[in-house]
Amino acid sequence: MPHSRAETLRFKTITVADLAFPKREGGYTKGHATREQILHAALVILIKEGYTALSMRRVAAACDMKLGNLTYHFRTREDLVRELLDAVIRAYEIEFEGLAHMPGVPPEERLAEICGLVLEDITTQKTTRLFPELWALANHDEFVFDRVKELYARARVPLIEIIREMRPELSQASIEALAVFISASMEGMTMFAGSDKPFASQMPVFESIAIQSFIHIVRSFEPEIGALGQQEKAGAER
Amino acid sequence: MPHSRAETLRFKTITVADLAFPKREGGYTKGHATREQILHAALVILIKEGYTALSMRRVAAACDMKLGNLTYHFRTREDLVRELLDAVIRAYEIEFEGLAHMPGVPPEERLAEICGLVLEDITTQKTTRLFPELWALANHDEFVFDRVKELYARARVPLIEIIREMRPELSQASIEALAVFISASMEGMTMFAGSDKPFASQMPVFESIAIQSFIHIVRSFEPEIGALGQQEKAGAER
DNA sequence: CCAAAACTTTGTCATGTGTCCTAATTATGA
DNA sequence: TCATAATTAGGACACATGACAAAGTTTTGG
Repeated sequence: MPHSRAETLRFKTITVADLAFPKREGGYTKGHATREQILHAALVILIKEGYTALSMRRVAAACDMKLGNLTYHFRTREDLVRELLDAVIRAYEIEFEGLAHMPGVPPEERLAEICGLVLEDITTQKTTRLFPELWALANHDEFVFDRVKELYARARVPLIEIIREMRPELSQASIEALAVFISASMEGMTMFAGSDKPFASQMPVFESIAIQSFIHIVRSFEPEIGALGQQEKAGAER
Repeated sequence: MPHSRAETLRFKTITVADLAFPKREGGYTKGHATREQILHAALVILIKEGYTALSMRRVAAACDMKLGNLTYHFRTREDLVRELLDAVIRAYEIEFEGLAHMPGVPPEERLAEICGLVLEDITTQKTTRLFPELWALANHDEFVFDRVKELYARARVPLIEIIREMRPELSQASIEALAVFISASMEGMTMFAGSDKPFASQMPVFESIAIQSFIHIVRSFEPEIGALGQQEKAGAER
């Protein structure tokens, strides 16, 4: 019953901090405070009303602040958006950093634990609303594309460790492919079981399905010969 | 080897028509033609430059047309966007309509076939770019939310048929949950293996993983007692 | 305490946007 | 063919937006 055991393991409920601010050089403390206030207000607008509503004037108004002051802290709207997305993505990266370091716990349970945390996070309004915006922006903005790519690369690290522990004989390419598939499967739940989505109430069922499914595919996956990574058993070629 | 067999089965390559126009009443044929031209240009802008760039003037310019003419055919921008999204979603619905009617073919192979078609469609630029926009819009626009929900409901129909054939003893709730999970897993690949995405070249591997994984989870899934759908074996209660 | 630096306000500018209106032009059917 | 409806062009309006400049006000460190 790996699921119920995972339930007991979930000691640290993941609550991704809204924003992680990079350390800044000069300036008064008040300046730093207003910068954070601005970014927080911008995040709320992005989540509640969407990217289109994220205008300089709207952010300024949400901060009870004049437009000129906002442009003093963020010269252009692009600056604001970039720093906002960087800070919010950084917050997720930090959360996933010390995630799966659970020595002594069998890999299946660590995998179940990670899936539980990720899927629980997906049910939050912040994640449900923010990530589709990121995915859409990534299609037309190279900065967002790279930043999201980096985020998912970090999110795969614990998955890759677990998969390698379960299947040490697999090639790195196969392990990565499995990690990408697992990660993608969970991200896909956003549109179906995220906050206020049609199947939001059934996330526990999806979690159960996902964990059963992921554990089995990792245990049983056999790369097809000739399918991309033919260096599976050894590097006989070249 | 269900995969290679599925390859041979893939006789009809899915190429979702760009737009499916609802039948219109009066008007000259020229009017209909320009309406379609407008919607097609708007779709290209949405895909290539994103929702923000989808302005009335830009669409008019892309059609070599004056703004006044555009507003004659679509009085407001909201009208244009709604008809565009409706037409493009309708095109997907039509494509998935007569999809899995392959009598005599075992359900595993039909499932593999569907997964192959969906994942192949995800690799197209149109789908890769359009759907994240839809997901983002659905978070703030009830019309898009309902329309997308309807689309996915239709996309689940063939999956549900196949799953019920494989597991007739399962409750409708469990069958639906499995279908949602499978659908969500595939949609999630959009951000990772879609057009121009980091793992686009490895979609065949993901397809193999997905099919193996889905077939197994359908074959082996056992609902947890007390987990939402306790009417599994019969409706003893009430 | 008090200059200097940081912060905030106020006002302005050019541009892009959606919507509307009226006059030309074109296509259709009786 | 030709009057009528449908389509297109052209222009205008009010408004929102991002960016900027030049003053005030506040905070800080010496």
